[in-house]
Amino acid sequence: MEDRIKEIVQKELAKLGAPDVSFAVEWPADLSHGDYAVNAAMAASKALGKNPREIAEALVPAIAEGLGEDASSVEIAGPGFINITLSERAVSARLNDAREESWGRNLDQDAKRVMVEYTDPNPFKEMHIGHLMSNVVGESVARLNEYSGANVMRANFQGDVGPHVAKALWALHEKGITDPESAKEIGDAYTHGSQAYDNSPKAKLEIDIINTAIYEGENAELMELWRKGRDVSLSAFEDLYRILGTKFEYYFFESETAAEGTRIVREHVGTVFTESDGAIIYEGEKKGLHTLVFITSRGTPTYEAKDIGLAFAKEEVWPSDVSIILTAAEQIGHFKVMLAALEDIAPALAHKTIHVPHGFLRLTTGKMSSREGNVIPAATLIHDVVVNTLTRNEDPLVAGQVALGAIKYSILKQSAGSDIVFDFDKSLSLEGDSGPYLQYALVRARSIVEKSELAAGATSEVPANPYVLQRLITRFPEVIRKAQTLRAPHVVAQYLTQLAGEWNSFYANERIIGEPDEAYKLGIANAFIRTMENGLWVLGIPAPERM
RNA sequence: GCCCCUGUAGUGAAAUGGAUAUCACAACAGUCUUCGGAACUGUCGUUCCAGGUUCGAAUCCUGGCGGGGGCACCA
Repeated sequence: MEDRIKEIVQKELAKLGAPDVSFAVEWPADLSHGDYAVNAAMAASKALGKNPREIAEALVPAIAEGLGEDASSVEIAGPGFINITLSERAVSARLNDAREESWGRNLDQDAKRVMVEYTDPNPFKEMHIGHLMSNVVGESVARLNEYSGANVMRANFQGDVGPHVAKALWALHEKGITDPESAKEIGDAYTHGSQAYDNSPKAKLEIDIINTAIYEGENAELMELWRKGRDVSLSAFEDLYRILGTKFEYYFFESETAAEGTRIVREHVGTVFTESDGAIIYEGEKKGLHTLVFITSRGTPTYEAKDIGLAFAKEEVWPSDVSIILTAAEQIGHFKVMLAALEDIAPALAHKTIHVPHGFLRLTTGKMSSREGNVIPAATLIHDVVVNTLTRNEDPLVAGQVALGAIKYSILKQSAGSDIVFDFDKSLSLEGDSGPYLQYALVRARSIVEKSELAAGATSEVPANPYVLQRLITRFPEVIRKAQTLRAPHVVAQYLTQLAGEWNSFYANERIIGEPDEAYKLGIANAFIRTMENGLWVLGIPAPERM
């Protein structure tokens, strides 16, 4: 439809003597302005030396004629917009597609191989709500890619070696714990070790030694504790992934990429990297960036070297066309330098890697830091919200779905780049602009459809003009496309909220069952259900049967 | 000091350079002979400051003020 309008206007502008003017066919924010708006008259005003409304008047008849019965009105508005409203016939025709399960999907990235890395929690620390943010955004970005036909693999990169591990192990050893039992016990040990590292020179020395020893892996007793602690952490993570609805195909560990990363970096000393004070560094200044250490003077690889190793490891297990990495925005600088270095080593690898930063969840009480021990563990948050939703749902399964919907929506409703200030009491509303609002609208619509006793294939009265709800539903495929290209799940979340609101109004104002137009309205309800189901799937929000 | 991000009703957010800047929460006032009230309808209230570009600026440019992040051996 957009292309059709564009073609007609283009042709008409050429006749008027302005063939090169670029203009847009856009959606008016307000549906009362119509389904499409064309700004060609304003855009051509200068070239033609006429005022916009005059040009618009010349364009309107051609558009009206070209669209024929598909348009119910073509009008000039405001400074010179041409507003086009579709007819019932055109809207219903487009809504037919919503009967298909594939409604909203496209093939923009057909068969492309896309690896998405996200969540990235670190064993020996508890998974906190920051990782939750990465997981929720990452899962949705993965699904958006799947919705455009891509072949998607989910990857998770976890830091099972490094100073944080040494700190945790040091503290466990200090407390005489040889068989850690829970992720919390280990997380607490990390916090304790971390504080000791900052406050006690003796502890610092011991932890540094442990850190190096872990990389070497020759101290049997130490490695035994390392293995046990790692297993406990990882299995706690798996419990959370199950709850969150994420399934990773590939797990990468720093203990695996460290050696390869170190080897690659050392191989390129003198060409890409340089030595300085015993450390191996990349001088980012040559590309307008800053210098970072890749291998420390003690010989241990930093995060940057491990990430170089990771890029190669990914390529080895599953060569991709695009490699997306989601992390908190604070890592933007590190990725720039790491990718600059990688570009010097393996340009193709660097060029297909896209770093997608997301903001972090901040507490009203200040920045969260597991070093300080003032974090909210992901498990605690989920638990607390479930307790809250249980007051309204007897069925624990439903309570879980609603709780997850509330949490995920609160993260996905805003653009992923900026921080979310997390107020424990306010952020997880179950009403209004919230996950449960979407779920509830869906549940009610399903309930109506179930209740209807109309025979399949029944027909009924057709209104002269389509409902706003129908017109909104037809936008779904374009909304998905926009979200895909921007890698922005919030576009979908915002749309679904508008859609649910429109459904709720429809539901409140229009009786459905037993009316002469029952079949027609049930068609709308079904289109709404399909759209909401598919939209929620893209967000990774569960769709309860009842609530 | 240098680099990056950011500033929108009381609060949290949205807005490919477009129309009267949306949405939710809060506050206030309403709706029900309920196809499920986690709902619906209405009222109130917003673009940090100063210039500039443009037919048109929350959006782009310059300067200022405020907030956040990063800047060699953490991840």
